[in-house]
Amino acid sequence: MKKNRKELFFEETLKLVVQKGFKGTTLRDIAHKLNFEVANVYNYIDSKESFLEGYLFNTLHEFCEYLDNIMTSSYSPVEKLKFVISKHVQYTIAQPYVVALFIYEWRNLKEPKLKEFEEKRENYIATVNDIIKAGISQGELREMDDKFATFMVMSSMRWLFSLVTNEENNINPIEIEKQMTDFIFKGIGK
Amino acid sequence: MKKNRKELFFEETLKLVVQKGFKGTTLRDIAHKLNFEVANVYNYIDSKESFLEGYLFNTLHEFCEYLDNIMTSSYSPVEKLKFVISKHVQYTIAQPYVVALFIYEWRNLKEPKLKEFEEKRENYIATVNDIIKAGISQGELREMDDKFATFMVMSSMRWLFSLVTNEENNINPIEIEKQMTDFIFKGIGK
DNA sequence: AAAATACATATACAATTGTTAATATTTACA
DNA sequence: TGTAAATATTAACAATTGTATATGTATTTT
Repeated sequence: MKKNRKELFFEETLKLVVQKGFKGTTLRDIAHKLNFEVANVYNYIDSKESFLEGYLFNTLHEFCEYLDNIMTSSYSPVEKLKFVISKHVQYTIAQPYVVALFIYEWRNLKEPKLKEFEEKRENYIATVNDIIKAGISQGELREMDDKFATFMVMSSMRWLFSLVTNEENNINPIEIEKQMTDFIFKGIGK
Repeated sequence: MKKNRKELFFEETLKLVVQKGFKGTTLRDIAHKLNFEVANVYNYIDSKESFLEGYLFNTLHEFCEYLDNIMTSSYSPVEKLKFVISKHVQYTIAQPYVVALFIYEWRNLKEPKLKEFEEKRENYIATVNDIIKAGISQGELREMDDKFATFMVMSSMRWLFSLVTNEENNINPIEIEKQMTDFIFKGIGK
């Protein structure tokens, strides 16, 4: 499969932006990395902002759609939660730089896109909260504050990208998913 | 206790930088928020960079010193880990915006400060890893990959600041610490 | 009251930023 | 081969950036 210039542009730019931050990456940085002149950047993107929007909303939509499918299934709360965790882990391992962008750079969106992003993400978390609340009330999860539990579950999964971007080691997605699930459900205690 | 202009400057600037990002906050933004002209900013700080350095290294040093004291104590691994968690929770609740700066903006440090920061932080994590490794080998913690366990424990604690900055509710530090400890040691399962 | 400190302003500058316009060259395909 | 599409260049722009200088006015301390 030949990798054309456009794919290369997006890959390299994504890495650069993750490394130096959105505001910290200039179009000239990007041009330099790809060995061409500044103006050429506009053969690939309409604006710096649109580059960010593209990745952020694609990712968000993919997660939301997947969660929708989980919610309209007949699985139990714990089973649903395991699907959510699986999705996060698998997506993060497949696209760690996109996730890094998602975590670190969403604040650079401009209105009204910023608000749209925040609302959709808030909606996603609220739905995960619904799963956890159901899990507690049905006795599948231990008694605890459901909002805090949701917050902790999301927090746990958020940083996984840095394990993938930093680690030279081979990553086994199946094993990472197992470890992640074990941690969230059983913790590290005995 | 009267709050002088300098304290006010640092408080407001910190909030602004956390909200808009370090690169996204201009000196003119800061001046505008404090109702004075740009040049006046230099009555409080030597440079934009030094503002960041100050907070970041103060925080890092405080955590490192505390961890040193834990390490030279005779507590068991699990007890040590509980002190680490307690420190993170208490500091985060007391200074959520400083923690947010710590998490989000360290990349804006310039060399050689950037490298110094990364090394010290890496060192901190390595020491926490030592605690967890000891905990596992002494049978206080369940059998698992110690590096991944460390990664997960740190990840869990990292985002707590956003709970404090976003929540209008009253935060009970004692209760949050209990919930955090329970999550890390027992997870959310039954 | 005088002196020192804290807090403010106006003005300027060189560098860097994202973006645009006009145009040239290479590559792929009918 | 010829034509369209992809990829490149050079040059310029208006705006914004962090920072510097020189100076003025309150406020506090002596």
